[in-house]
Amino acid sequence: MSENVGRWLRDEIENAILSYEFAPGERLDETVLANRFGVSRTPVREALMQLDAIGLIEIRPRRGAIVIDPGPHRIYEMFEVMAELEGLAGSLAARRLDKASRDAITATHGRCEQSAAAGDSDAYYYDNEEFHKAIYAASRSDFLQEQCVQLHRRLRPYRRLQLRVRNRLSTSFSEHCAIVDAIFAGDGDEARRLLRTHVGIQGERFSDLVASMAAR
Amino acid sequence: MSENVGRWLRDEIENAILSYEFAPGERLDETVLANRFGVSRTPVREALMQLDAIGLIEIRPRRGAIVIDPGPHRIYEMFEVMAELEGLAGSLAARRLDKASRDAITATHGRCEQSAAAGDSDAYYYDNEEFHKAIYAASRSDFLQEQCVQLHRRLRPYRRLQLRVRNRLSTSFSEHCAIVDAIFAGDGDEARRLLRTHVGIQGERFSDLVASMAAR
DNA sequence: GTCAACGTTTGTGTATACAAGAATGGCATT
DNA sequence: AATGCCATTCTTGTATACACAAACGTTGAC
Repeated sequence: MSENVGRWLRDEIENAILSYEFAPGERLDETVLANRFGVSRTPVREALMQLDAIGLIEIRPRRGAIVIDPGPHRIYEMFEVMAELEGLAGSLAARRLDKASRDAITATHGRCEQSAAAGDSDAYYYDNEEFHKAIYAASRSDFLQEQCVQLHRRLRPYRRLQLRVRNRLSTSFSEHCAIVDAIFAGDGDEARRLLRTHVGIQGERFSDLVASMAAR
Repeated sequence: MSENVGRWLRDEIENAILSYEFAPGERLDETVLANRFGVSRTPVREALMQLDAIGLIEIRPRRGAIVIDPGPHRIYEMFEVMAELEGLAGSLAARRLDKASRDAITATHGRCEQSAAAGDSDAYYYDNEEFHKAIYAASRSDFLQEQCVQLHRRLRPYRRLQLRVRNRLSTSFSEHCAIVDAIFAGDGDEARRLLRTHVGIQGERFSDLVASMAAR
């Protein structure tokens, strides 16, 4: 319970939303949440305010908070921006690579290889996230890194669905290999291009994604 | 006073921070703010929470809120990301341009021309912002547009300083012309490249910017 | 004289109470 | 029977009060 109740609640509710425990469109009642978590309404409101600022929920004056339903089109737009930011991170990483970052990328890349070989989709999902985060960090741009992590977090549930698609695991890993090669070779433009398409594939295969979502 | 006091306060304090009324590093006392705006502490706290989520201030548990000092390096990083996002917006605008967006770009571009010709730096500053926003809107990506507007807002004070630099006005406008040409020609790659450098110039001329900031 | 410890003060964190607005349901009227 | 208006109730928005933690100052001891 991270220091103060408000932030803890924010994370708690955020996770609940991202894991669809609170469905899009659902109304979040402050009193109900307060009872559920055993706190008063004040920290609940603070948490909701922050989630509103992040864009996960919408607070309509005097009418309560509802979980935002991004909708397929908006999700596509978010992937589009994510691809661009990751591309930038890759290009910077290639130019600025130092030993620590290189080691971090190698390590996470290795873990991805193992998960992919084992066909363990859940493990790969986690390792993949670490791999991408290693690239963000390697960009040596704190601000870019923060933006990437935040957007990555919001897109997390959709990425997860995406990985369930057949053959995506091995395809994803081979794309990782090419990305690592480009970054280690110091080829910023190539790293940018590869990462953009790697992330963008989520968009190209968008019909699969929509189908997976509808299936739930 | 937009509907509820919390949001009004958020905007109010945000403006105060962006206009340096509250200096970076300054501690924001909840009680003082509450008295100043004639409200209780509760909405003040809500406003501070939101500003923390946006990244303008930092709330350290039990130690209050301080205005974040981005520092030259971080500002540079923000311009770097801004350049990337604007580039994407330009490239999408070129591909997806419709009549309404085209008209909006033409209109704002025209106003920039007048301000630049008149040498009116303050007017150009405003018209320039509208011009860029017209491009964001033309991208037809709501999410990208929101991200751009938000980041633009945070960089606003630095852009303003930038425009004071000699000759920047006419240089900026001629770059605008090339950008408009590329977008209207449907050349997404060229629009992206031009916008990236247009915004990035703020970074290249970074020493000027730092000097201007130090001068305050 | 200096350092440490304890107490006071100031300010954040949480809870609760109160007020105002919106939604819903019932009753009356057409 | 249907529609419109009014009242009640529920929920949000704001204020205030209380509790706890941290920082600073003062005092005492070494």
